Amino acid sequence: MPRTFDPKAAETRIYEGWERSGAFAADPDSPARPFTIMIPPPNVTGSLHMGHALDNTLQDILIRWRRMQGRDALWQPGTDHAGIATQMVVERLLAQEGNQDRRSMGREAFLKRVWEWKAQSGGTITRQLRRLGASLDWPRERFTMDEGLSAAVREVFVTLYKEGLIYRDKRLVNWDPQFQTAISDLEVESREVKGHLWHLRYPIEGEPGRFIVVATTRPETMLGDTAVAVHPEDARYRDLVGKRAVLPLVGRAIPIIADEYSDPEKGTGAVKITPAHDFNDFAVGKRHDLPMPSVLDAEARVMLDEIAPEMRAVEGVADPGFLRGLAGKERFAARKAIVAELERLGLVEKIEPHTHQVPHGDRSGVPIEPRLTMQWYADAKTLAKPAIEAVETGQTVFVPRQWENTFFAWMRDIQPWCISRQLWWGHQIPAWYAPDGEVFVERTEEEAKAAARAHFGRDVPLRRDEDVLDTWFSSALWPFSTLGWPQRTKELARYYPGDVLVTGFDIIFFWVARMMMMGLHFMGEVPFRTVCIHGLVRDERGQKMSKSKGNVMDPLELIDEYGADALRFTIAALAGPGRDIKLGRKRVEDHRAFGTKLWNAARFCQMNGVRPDPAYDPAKATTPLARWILDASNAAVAEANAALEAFRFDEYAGACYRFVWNTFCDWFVEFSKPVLNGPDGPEKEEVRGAAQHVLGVILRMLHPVMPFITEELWDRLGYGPECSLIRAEWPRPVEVEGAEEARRELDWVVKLISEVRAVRSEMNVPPSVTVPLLMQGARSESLERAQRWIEAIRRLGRATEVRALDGTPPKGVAQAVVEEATVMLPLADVIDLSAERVRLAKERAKVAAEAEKIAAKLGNASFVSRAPEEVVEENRERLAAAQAEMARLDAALARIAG
RNA sequence: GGGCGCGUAGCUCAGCGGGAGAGCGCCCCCCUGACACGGGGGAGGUCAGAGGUUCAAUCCCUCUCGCGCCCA
Repeated sequence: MPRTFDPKAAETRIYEGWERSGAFAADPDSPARPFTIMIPPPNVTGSLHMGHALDNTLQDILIRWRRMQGRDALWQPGTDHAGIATQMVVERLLAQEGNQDRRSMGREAFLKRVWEWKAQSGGTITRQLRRLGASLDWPRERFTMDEGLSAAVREVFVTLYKEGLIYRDKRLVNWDPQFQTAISDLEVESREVKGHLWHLRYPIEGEPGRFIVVATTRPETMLGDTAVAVHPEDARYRDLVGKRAVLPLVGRAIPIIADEYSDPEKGTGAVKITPAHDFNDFAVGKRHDLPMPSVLDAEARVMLDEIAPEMRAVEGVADPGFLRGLAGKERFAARKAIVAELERLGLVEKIEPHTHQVPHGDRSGVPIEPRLTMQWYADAKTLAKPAIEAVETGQTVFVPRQWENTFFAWMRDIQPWCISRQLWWGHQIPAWYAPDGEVFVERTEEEAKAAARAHFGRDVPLRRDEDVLDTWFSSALWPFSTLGWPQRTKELARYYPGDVLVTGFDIIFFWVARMMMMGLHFMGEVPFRTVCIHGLVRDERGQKMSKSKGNVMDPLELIDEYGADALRFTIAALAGPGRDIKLGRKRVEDHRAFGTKLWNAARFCQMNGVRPDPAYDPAKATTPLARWILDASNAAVAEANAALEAFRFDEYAGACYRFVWNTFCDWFVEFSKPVLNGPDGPEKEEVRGAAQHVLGVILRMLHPVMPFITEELWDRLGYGPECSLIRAEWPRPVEVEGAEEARRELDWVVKLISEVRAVRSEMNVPPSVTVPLLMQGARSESLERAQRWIEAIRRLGRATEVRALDGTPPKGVAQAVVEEATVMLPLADVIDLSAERVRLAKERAKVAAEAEKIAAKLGNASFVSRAPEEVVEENRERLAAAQAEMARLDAALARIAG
């Protein structure tokens, strides 16, 4: 075996071996209990980033662990069609190729082109997930635009429509002028923008020279103003309420109304109302029954159609000629022109710098334009109720628990969900319109025709709604649409509801909440029992990774450099509950060392004739060393199980790390050396037996987090056929006789060696100097132990022998206290006695401080009377031990007193 | 403004009512026949601050300060 594991040489071969053998496959016919995880489907346009690496590493750990425990594990793979993102990618491609754009090529040709793109480039992320080692059941891969999933979408849409839970409505939507589509509230992010507050004078009708001054951040929308609002209590404007103002530039008279929306503290206290271009104004408009003309088109350019009839010339206030010149002007250019014209007319009172929050499209990055359009909505309020209840009653539990608050906060205040998008790539809405506007929502065009015939008594030409559905609409069905719903497949019966959903907190609203709503509505049951929420991956300084900051780390590059196992182990080790992960290259490099450590421990075993032996029976172990390591491996597996059950990936990684490195390598391997190098016989056989057994446990225990290196070792060492570890049985505790006694013995040996090492090191004794260990005051049990472990003590403690000291100690000894005994190292020639005195005095001071603390506690009457008896007793014992140690240290000091 | 979370060794973090922990970094020693991606040893902390509850508080409660995130 080489000195280090070579991930490059092994990973692809092993992954392909697993995949080829069907090791990832769920088996719906198996008698085993299922365990289901639905992958959060990545965008088909996506490529693997650190967030994916985190999310999928955690899922893979869980799925591999449960699979080894014998569960029928399904990890459902797939991608979503990412409406806007994909359409954007393909449009950009068309532009690069110098092809005609989407509109001129037409819907059908464009969609054909998208599918071609998908066939060519859509598989990127699924290939990359393989590099990570993700054991997804690939033959079951689904895509939200697949025929089956599309049928599910149609079924859901039609059903909800007929139940009155989907409807059309004309209201303000978040309109993305770049993509020219509506988007949902969640796809809007507010960004701080430095702008201005313009104070504009609106002349009062019939009172020349009198104005009401409104303050606005968006002067260009004034063309659509239909009122000026003031607060009902605002004395400054009381006499103006009920009068009318002349809308500058347009010339239309608009009412001055009283509405509490107007904040007397803000701006001038008077606010212009543009119902078709602002959400708050829209509400005011509704309350006061105001007209709602739109003055910007789909591209956010000035549009005069809806105000044209009311444009009139007013001397010094409005000039229709100017307005006509604005038509078609982009919104920000229009703003400039309008402000300039108002200034020319002397209608700008002042301009203040003003910083405010402006909604932006999260994908396009341009300011959102609220726009009054007819869209499809889902009645989220109604759908949310059962979902809220399911979490309240614990049918679905969030880990960590506090995320439930986030979920509740959103769900209890949920708004109608705008589900239509003015895109081509996506599920086209199954709604057909008759010439008179009557709508027929059906699963197919034939059914729509039939419905229309039934309605009109004759055939009428139908036009299908051109819009598609929000991508999240189909993602919301993922937990059951991927299993074949609406067909009653055996997969559906078996794998729904899923066990765990693993995802980031940023996706609770977008996806978790919507899956809950749809799952409960259509399946009558929650889609998953546990939602495991993890944090974000940040750079090593805690900054969010972003292209513009240039601090993104590419998981594939890290895998190339350090191996997938190193990356995975790092992620797991750092994945504290719900906490963000600060990741740097160094972290990955450090954890690679752990893999190398394991590799070399295995190499040591192999070099020393340790071979897998299925016939080995741990219950028959007789030597303390074998019993001790078997017992410790039981404990390690128990820790791993407890950690994984609690989704504590960090603790799982920690348990593995400590057992492999600090127990198996640091001590077991070292203790085994004298035996393995010694004569053949039952003792050697037993050590070999225990070693092969425990190494087998280690490989299995570590496999979920480090699948490649463990599989490689499993195969090389002959624990099973190639690529069989993935399906090996998860370790179960073994019966170990005399474990308690073995633990006491080994703990003692470890302590003795550690003390001796510490003394030598602190006294700067060179390793070449070996001395006898003289035990003073040792019980015979200790002396016997020392003899049993003499080889290890010689080796690890640089000792020549261990013997009892009767009579007076030699001059010039270094001393250490190990329980009841004082260990003396005759080092007169080597050590500086005054340094040794300082060392011992320091040691004594430490123990004395400890003793003092405990004594104070025990001296407190109320402690003794009120604390639980076992706590008091424990403290008494600790005090006694500390005092005894102090006495021995005092004696040691006295012995070498100047 | 409302809500959530976080301030523990130089750094990253665990612990969350009864003895302050890990990894990395740092200092010293060592290429000892698994491993220098290694081995051995060591230094380093009024557990953000102030009150309170308790026999006992890093841990529970209140407030203050600092940092982050989400929602408006």
